[in-house]
Amino acid sequence: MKQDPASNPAAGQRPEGGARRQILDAAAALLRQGYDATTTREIATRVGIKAGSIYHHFASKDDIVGTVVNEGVRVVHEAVTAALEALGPEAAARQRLEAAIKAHLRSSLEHSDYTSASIRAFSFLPATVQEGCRVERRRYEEIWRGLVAEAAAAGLVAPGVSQDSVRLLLLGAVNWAGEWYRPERMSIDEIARDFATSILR
Amino acid sequence: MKQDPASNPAAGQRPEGGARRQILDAAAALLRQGYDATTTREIATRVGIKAGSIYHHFASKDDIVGTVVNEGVRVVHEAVTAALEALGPEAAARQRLEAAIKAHLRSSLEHSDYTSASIRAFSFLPATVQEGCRVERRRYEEIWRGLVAEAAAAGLVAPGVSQDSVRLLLLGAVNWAGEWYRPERMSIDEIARDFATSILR
DNA sequence: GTTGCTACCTAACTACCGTTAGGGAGACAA
DNA sequence: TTGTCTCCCTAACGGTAGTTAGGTAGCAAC
Repeated sequence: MKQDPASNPAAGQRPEGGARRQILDAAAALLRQGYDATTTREIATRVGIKAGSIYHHFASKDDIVGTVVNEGVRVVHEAVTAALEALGPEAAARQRLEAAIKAHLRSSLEHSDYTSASIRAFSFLPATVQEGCRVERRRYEEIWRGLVAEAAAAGLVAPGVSQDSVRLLLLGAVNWAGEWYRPERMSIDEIARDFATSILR
Repeated sequence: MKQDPASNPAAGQRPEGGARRQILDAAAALLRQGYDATTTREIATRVGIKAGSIYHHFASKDDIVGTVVNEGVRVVHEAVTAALEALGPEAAARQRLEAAIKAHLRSSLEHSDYTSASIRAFSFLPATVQEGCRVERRRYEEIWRGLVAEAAAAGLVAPGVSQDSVRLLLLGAVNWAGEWYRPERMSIDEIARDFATSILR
């Protein structure tokens, strides 16, 4: 039986765009509230199927979670890369860093449950899942290493401060933003501008 | 029966300093890995008692967790306050901010499982537990509000940048430090100096 | 019209969670 | 000796987790 929508009013209608995608979407939204809050039964409910049916699309919960987290990194990576390319190759280091901050914040705070889940939940994930996205995360980190190096070369970094410190200061601040950000208090553009201005001189 | 230590070799010996304190210590250590990783049974095992016995000392798991989180904030609050008082009242804003960063980092990364648990796990806690320590957290936040205001008054903050942005940038960076800090890579003193130098001019 | 595939459901399994009722051993007081 | 208090244990309760075996409806191919 293909399931009568009317018999499942709470869950809404059938999966329209791939059940696999719907499962990932639901998992990403749940994962923002933690790994254990992300139950297979709640994912299934939100998609409009039963818990057991998930295993037709994924091998395990950790398979889903790993996919979500990896996609979260990929999304923010692409957002930052696109923002930098939009600036053109002759943009100043100052503008490039601010654009990267803005793109990162937008991805994590506005656009993508995948990215915010990836940032918030990562360190509480099972070690096996963490291992599965170390590569992607390392790759993304390289962008920031490059941006800070550019800024340092342009003399925008305080003298005597290591580039590692600057990168970790900046990434820590933007990754923590999910803990306090409220759209009505300060816009993402303002935050990005203030953060960049504070760190560069 | 007062429990024969030899019959429980894995758990080690009896609670020496108050069972209540031992329960809180175990819970704090576990809470660093998340709220759901903090099971009453694992707490009991580490203390060397059985799960049911916990309820002789605490009303519920959330009672324990709430106590741990509150104590975590209290510990870092006292550490920062003590560091500032040790500097004396005539210290420059620059030194005061760096000392506060150092004390916060030491508390969270070296001294106190309570503080690191409080920082890492807070946003994944049940709402009722969160409510129970909003006051203490707000009180601690005030210290940083004051330090940033001092720095701004001394002209150490970049022009055009709101004090809120500076505080959130800084607190985000130090709170996120638990995610990457490895004692062999960079000392806490170095981190504190670099963070303060980066943000102040 | 049989076969086979996809997508889903039902109904369970084991494991573990927070919590509780009730009991027992030791210490101390009367 | 008796009673009471503290601290802990045993044994379970109900609930929920991830997962799985087996079944079924629809559909397309041959």
